[in-house]
Amino acid sequence: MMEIQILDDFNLDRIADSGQCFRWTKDDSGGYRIIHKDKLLRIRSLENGIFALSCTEDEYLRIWHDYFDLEEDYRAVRRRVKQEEDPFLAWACERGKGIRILRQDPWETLISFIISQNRNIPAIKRSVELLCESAGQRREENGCSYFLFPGPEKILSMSDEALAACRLGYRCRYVKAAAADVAEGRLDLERLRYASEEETIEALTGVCGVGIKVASCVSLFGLHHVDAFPVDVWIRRILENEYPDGYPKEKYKPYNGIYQQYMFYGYREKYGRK
DNA sequence: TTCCAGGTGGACA
DNA sequence: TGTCCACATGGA
Repeated sequence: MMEIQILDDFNLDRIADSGQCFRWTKDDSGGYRIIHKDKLLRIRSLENGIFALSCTEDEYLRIWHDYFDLEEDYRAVRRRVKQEEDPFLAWACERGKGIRILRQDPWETLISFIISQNRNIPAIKRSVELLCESAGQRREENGCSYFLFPGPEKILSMSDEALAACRLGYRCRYVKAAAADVAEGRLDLERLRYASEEETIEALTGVCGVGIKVASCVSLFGLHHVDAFPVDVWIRRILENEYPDGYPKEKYKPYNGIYQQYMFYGYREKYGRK
């Protein structure tokens, strides 16, 4: 166990509820259990921006500091939005204050967002967890077991029945297609970290079952291209209702993805799920 | 029970 | 190029 103080925006509940991560589980203490690559972290908010983490300082510095994107100044990103110029976005920033764009594993993000299409968030979490339990490596920690996210070869080796049992529905063949493209080298996710947005979207939409929306989510949440701007049903509503004359994307470069996340969270909080 | 969900591929005009 | 529809499942 260690404690750290985080002075910038950082709200666990809001990140967990922001629709970018599907393997955060709330525990009895009000904290979260997070699985990222081959690590499990328990994290809990104390007071005055202090957080308790179940890892060593070394692991925190090597893994979690980066995962939580703690080098980025999210307050400064929020402050670029002026209430008088864009009252809706200013409202959304305030509402979603504390959200950060996690630096998640691109492969896991790709499969998770393929699974996400045309489903609500609880159903996505359920399928992702079933997939991990079915095909992921089992780990033990303090008598508590958890499963890693399965790699492309492992998913490729799963039977159709086993995949279907993860309740993927018609997305089974998309998940297999993505696994094949990565395993056989047609899609190099690591290379895309440094690719242009145009090239990234083109490469990702080359996978059967990946359209512009899923590709944008992978770009934003898996490759950390923070200007990527996924448009789902919620963002479409926002653009129609709040920006009938057009959304000023140019103005908000290079942080469109972060603002998109504030808007998604705020609108969904206000008009969606109870 | 009904509607809808962090959509996409494919058919058709 | 644009529009329409099926798709599989479960949460609310």
